[in-house]
Amino acid sequence: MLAQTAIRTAQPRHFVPPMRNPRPAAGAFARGEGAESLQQSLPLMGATMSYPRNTEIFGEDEPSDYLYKVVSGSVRTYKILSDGRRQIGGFYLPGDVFGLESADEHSFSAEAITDTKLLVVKRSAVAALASRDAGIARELFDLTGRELRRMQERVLLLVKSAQERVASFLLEMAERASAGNIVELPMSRQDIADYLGLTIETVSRTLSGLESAAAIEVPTSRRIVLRNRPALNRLNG
Amino acid sequence: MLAQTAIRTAQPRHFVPPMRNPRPAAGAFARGEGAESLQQSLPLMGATMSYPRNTEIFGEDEPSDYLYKVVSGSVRTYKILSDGRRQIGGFYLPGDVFGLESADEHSFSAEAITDTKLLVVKRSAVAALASRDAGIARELFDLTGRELRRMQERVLLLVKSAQERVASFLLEMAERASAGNIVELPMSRQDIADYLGLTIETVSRTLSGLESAAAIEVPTSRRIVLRNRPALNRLNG
DNA sequence: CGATGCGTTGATAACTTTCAAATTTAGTGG
DNA sequence: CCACTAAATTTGAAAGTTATCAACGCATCG
Repeated sequence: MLAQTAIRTAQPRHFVPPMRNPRPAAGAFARGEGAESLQQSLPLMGATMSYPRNTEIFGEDEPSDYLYKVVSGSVRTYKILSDGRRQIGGFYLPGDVFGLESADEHSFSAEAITDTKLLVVKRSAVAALASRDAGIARELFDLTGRELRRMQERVLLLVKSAQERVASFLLEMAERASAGNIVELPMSRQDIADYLGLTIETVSRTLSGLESAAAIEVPTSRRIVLRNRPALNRLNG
Repeated sequence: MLAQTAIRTAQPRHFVPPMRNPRPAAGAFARGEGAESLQQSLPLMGATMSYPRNTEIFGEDEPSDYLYKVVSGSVRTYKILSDGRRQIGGFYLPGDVFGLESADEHSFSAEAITDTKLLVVKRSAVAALASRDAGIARELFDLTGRELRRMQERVLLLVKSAQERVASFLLEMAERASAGNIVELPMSRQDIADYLGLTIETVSRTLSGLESAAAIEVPTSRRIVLRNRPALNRLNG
C-alpha cells in the first residue's frame, strides 16, 4: 500500500489562503543561485481547484497528467484490493505534494477527506521546467527521494504490532498536523484502519487501551491529546 | 524498513561479466538525442568492488556517498529494530541499483547475501552529471519513481495474510531471478521471513502448505518450482 | 563420526479478526 | 433549536491466524 507521494514542505500548514504564493521552502536544500524554486513555480503553472468532502480527485485507471499540492483540506489515496478491502496509500495535508510516483496511469485513486483546495499542475509543465533548470530537476529528485524514505518508514511500521502501528500513526500525525500535543484527525477510524492494515475495531480498542494507560486522551473521536510521548515513542520502537 | 531502492533495468541479469559496459536499457524511456544514458555513464564513473558472502557493504550510520549497482551476486539491506528484530529493506539482484533514497546517512545497512560484485559510483559524480544533462536527471527521477512504486507494492503486500505474502514473494522473485518456473533463491528462510514481516516457522509452514496444494515444488530449500502460477496469482490478490 | 547451522514440524499461547450489539455522534427535517 | 434517523465508534465474545517454544531431521564440515 501506499502513499502515492507525500512531500512535506516547510510551509505554514494551517489555513493557507488559496491562490497566494507559498513562500519558498526555507532551507530545503541548496539550489543554484538565481534559479527558480519549485515552490515558487508551481503556483504559476497550475490552477487551484476545490473538492468537496468525499469527492473523487482522480481514479485508479485514469491517466496521470498532473501533480497535486494540497493548499487546504486533506486527501487520501487508496486502492481497492481484489478481495474488496481498501488499502489507503497515504494521507496528504496542506503543503504535501502527491502524484509524483505515478507512471502513465495512477496506481491509486484519490479522494478529498474534507473540503479541499488543491494546486493542480500539469506534469508535462513541471517536466519541461525541470529539463531547463537543473535546480528544479534536483528539487524534484529530492522530493521523490524523501517520499521514498517515507514509504520505507511505512514498511517498517506495517510489520509491527497493532499497538505499535497506532502509536506510530499518532506520532506521525502529531508531527504533521498537531498544535502542541493536540492532534486533530481529519480522517475516520475506518481510514486509519485501512492505512495501518488493521480493522476498525482493533484501532478503536488500541486507542482505548492507550487511553487507559494514560498515554493519550480522546476527548472526541477526531481529537487526540498526547499525554505521554515518551511512552508512545517506546511503543514506536 | 525498507528497500533502499531497487531499480531493475532492462539488462541481462545472469552472470554479467564484471567491468563490461552494460548495454543501454532498451526502451526504458525517451531521451534527448545524443545524450548519454545512465547505463552507459555509470561504469565510467565508478569502480567494481567485490564482497564475499555475508560481508557488510555499508552500515546504517555511515555517510551515504555512493550509489551501488549489482553486477553479480545478491544484496540485502536491513535495519535492526529496537526490539532486536531485523527488518529487511530489500533484496537486490544483478542490474538493480540501490542507495538512491539515501539522504546524508544511510537509513539501512547492506550486506552481500552471496559473493557479490558491485559497481560503486559516487553520488556527487552522478549529481554533477545530472545537473549538466537533463536526460540523465530525468533518468534518475524515473528510477526513483519506479522504486517508489515498488515500495508501494511492498506496502500492499505487508497488509496481507502470510499465504498471500509468501505467494507474492515467490512471484516477485520469479519475475526477477527465475529461469522459467524455477526460482533460485539466494537468501535464507530467515531473510525471507524478515523481508515479509513473518517468522521463519510461518514461512516454512506456508511453503509446505503451498507444496501440499500442488502450487509449488521445493526440491531443495533454495530452489522453488512454480507449478501453478494462476493459483499463486489468486493468492496474490 | 560428532558438531553446527538451517529448515521443518508439532503443540500451545498471544494477538487480531470476525460477528454482534450497545452507545455515541452527526446529519436532516420540522 | 429539537427530535429523529443514519452513520460512526466503542465494546464484548468467539474464532482464526501467526508467534513462540520445543524437538527433530538433514546437510555440511571439521
